[in-house]
Formats: sequence, C-alpha cells, structure tokens
Amino acid sequence: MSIRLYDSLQQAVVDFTPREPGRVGMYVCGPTVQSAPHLGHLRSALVYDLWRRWFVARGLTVTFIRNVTDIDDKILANANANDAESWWALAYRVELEFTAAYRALGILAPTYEPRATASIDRMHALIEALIARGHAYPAHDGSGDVYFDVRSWPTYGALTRQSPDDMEDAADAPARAKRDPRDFALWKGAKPDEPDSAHWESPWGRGRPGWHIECSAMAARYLGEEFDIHGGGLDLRFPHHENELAQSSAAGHAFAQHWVHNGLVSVGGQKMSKSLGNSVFAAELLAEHDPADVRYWLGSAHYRSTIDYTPTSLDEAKAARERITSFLSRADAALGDTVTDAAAAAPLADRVPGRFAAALDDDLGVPQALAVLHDTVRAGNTALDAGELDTARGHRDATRAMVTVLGFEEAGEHPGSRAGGAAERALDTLVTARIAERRAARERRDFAESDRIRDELSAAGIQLDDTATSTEWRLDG
RNA sequence: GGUGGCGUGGCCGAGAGGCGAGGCAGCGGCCUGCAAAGCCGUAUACACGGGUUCGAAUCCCGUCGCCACCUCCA
Repeated sequence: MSIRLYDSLQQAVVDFTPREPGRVGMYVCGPTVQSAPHLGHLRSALVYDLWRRWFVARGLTVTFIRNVTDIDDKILANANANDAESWWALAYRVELEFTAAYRALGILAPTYEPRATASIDRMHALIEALIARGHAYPAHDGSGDVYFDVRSWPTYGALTRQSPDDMEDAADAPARAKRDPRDFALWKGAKPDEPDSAHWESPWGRGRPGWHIECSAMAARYLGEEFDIHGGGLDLRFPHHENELAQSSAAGHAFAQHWVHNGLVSVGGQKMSKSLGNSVFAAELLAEHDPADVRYWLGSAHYRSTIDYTPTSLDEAKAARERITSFLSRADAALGDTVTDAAAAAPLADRVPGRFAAALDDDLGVPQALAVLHDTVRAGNTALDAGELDTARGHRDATRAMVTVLGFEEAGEHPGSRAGGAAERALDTLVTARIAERRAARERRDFAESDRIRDELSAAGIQLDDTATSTEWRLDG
C-alpha cells in the first residue's frame, strides 16, 4: 500500500512518503476573502478535503492548514467601492460565507485556519532573512516597498518551467523602482489613500504585505520550514506558487516536498470569470441543490482535469447519488440495522473494497472509486432481490464505508434518510397511517383509492415504494 | 513569443498496447393490480492522416480544433 500523487514540480506521479512516518503536513491555499465563494473555490476545497480524508482513512495523522488571506489590494478596493464597509468587515463577512459553503459541502474544518493579518511579524522575519541573504531589497524610491530579487535566485521559474526572460513584467508596483521588471513585492509601503487600519509598522516603514509572502510565512509557522504537501488551484501555479517557492527556498526553507494542483471549473465550456459574468456562486447553487449532489458532481471528474458545469450536471449527479442512498435505505429496511458491529470497528480503509482503495491510492482516482461504489450498489441490490441478506449486508457495510470516505454523509441534509428527529418521527407516523389505509384498499382491490393515496403523498413530495412484503416511503428530494 | 493541458458512444466521464470503467438518457425484457425502485439484456466510442507492432483509444510523426497560465484568479 502506497499512496501515489502527481507532483507538479516533478511533473510526474510519484510515491508519497511522509517526511515523518505516519504524519502528513498539508498546506492548502485558501481564498483571498474579497468576494463571494464560487464553484471553483468549492472544488479546490473539496479536492484537498478528499485527499485529507483518504490519508486519514489510511491511518495517517494529517495536519491540514488552509489559510485565509484577509489583506490585499482587492479587499481594499472592494471595501472602498462600498464605502459603508471597512475592509476588515468585508474580509470577515466573506470569510463567513466561505465557511458556510464549506460546511454545507461537508468539507472538514482545517486543523487550523490562519489569517494572514495574524502573521505579519512572521512575514517581517522572512523578508529580513531574504534581505540578509541578498535576495530582496527595499526600493530606493521612498515608496517603502520591498521586492524579491528574481535575478538573484537561479532557479526562479522552476515550478512552471519558465525562464524569467520569457516572462511578462510584474505589474504590482512601478517597474522603475525594481532591479528587474519581474521582481515582485514582498512588502508594500503605505499609500495615502489607504486606511490606516490596513497598515502595520515594519523595518521599512508602515505598510502591508505583498501577495505571496503570507503563505510562505504561515506554512512555516504551522507546519515548519519543510512539510509534505502544498496544494492549490492550477491558476495559482504562477505567479503565486512560483513566488512562494522562490522566496521560501531563498530564505533557506526546504519548503513543500510535493506540489499538488487541482483543475479549474468551466461553465458551458468557458472559463468562469467575473468579466464574462458567468460565475456560479456557492450560495445560489447550494440553495437550489442538495449540497451532497454538488459534492458528488464536483468529485465525478478527476481532480486534475477541468470540470465543466452545465445545466444538467447536477441532475445527473443527483440521479447517480440517489442510486446509492436508496440502496442504503432499502438495505437498512431489509436488514433491520444500519451497520454491523464488526464493520464499524475496523479501520475505514479496510472496510472499503480493495479496488476502491487502489483507485484512491493512485493519485486520488475518485472517478474509478465511484465506479467501484456503483458496482457494489448493484451487487447489493441483486443480493436483496435474491433474499441473500448476509451478502447484502456485506455490500451495504462496504457502501457505507465508501460513502464515509467520500464525505457524502456529512454534506448538507439528507432527504429520505431516517436519521430521526421529532419532525421525522411525526411525519413517519402520519405517512405510515396512510400507507396502512392504502394497503387495506389494495387488499380489497380498490386500486382507485390506492392510487389516490399514493398521488396525494406524491404531491406532498413523498414517494412510495412497494416491495414484495411492505411499502417504504422516502422524501422525493 | 514562452509554458502546460485536452479532443472517448446521445450526454457526463474513467482508462493508457491485447477480455468495451461507471453514471445519466434511450430501447427490449423480468418483477408489479398499475407505478416507483431494483435486476437482466442492449453501442461498428476513442478529432483527422500516416507510421511502429502479431495487436494501437493507448506508442511515434504530422495535421486540425479547443483550453489554461505567462503577475487579479480556486
């Protein structure tokens, strides 16, 4: 058993060996909290949630850090455009939106979620180290900016295999203050039009961090100067991750052993972007669909490929997922329990089929794992049809373990589940009474009355399923 | 100009040299009072043109088309 992952730096699928046996340190680039979360943010968070869950299922202890970048140009600009709101209020409001969306999708809370503004002193220390080592310099134009010296770092461009000579200029500050136009800001001197609350004292004067330095600082603070995995969206490879890698390495940190990048989300074949106005926002999507279906759909393509959102995407995901949930409730009804004690005691990775585990071991092959899941559901249904309850129980327990690994049970609400609760019990009492009336009608072959009751319940969103010996009901979510 | 990726059946989407993943939709059947659910069956699929090979969706060469990144991006 060895987990393999695609390392963007090596450009190859490699064996993953934790630096410390049994422990994994992961740093994932979280959002810059400047505007509402969209599908792309959800996918990114979900990808690393799935990685983490699989590591845990494999018995590894994961320290999972996902940051919140809560100070940057865009946050200041967006707050300025809406001048009733302070930048820090905007950042926090948006952060809460992200948290709500993550929670709805069943994305586990990180081990810790540091905010950039809480690590300013760590950034200063890093910048001072870079200056001392000759890889950064304060601007001599009185701006208070500090830049990373790209030409001083021979491997700059290694992550994206680019030569600085082929790169366009960095536009984060006037080029005339830089030694090289590709140099990027580590620290940005205070500007008169910015609120005082957005500035911190520093050895180079008042100012605020440049983009990139916060991740280098927080990764080192919480995971150490060397850690296992750094993740983020494909669009962050350059410049963000390239610059993180350069500044951390130049400061003497071994930094991430592996770089993992998730693919982007497109909409109708087009890149999702604000200028095209085609962003699919988390709030509206999660209001209109079962979050578990969103989770299923986002996992249905391999994490490194682009996934395209179309109007029918979630309908298909819903149909596919209902196969799974209806098997589980059907099996529970037939078997009279929800999971066997023996199954519940075993480690999660040992409770899933070997092919399922092998698929996830191989660079998180969720699509192949889903195929195994569906095969198991079919086998389970076949066993139930044949009355082979022990076989069915095995498939049911395996299905439940796979569902747990994939995190479906924690995503959103579960129409049709019999999780309990006062409302559920009350509904069950009422529906069960109607089912009894319908059964009586069927026994006297009054099918008009029988169908009337079924239609009445159907209109209320309750679906009846007749089996050979009984009638089950479920919410037609 | 530089870097990287993609093109698979009506649709979504895996696979990466040799028995056609899986899901959705469709068609036929079983079951059912009728449904629903479930099960079974059902497809000259791999952008195009060459080549290598006993054998290519998979490797090589070329062509066409699409996409991403190159300092706002998840």
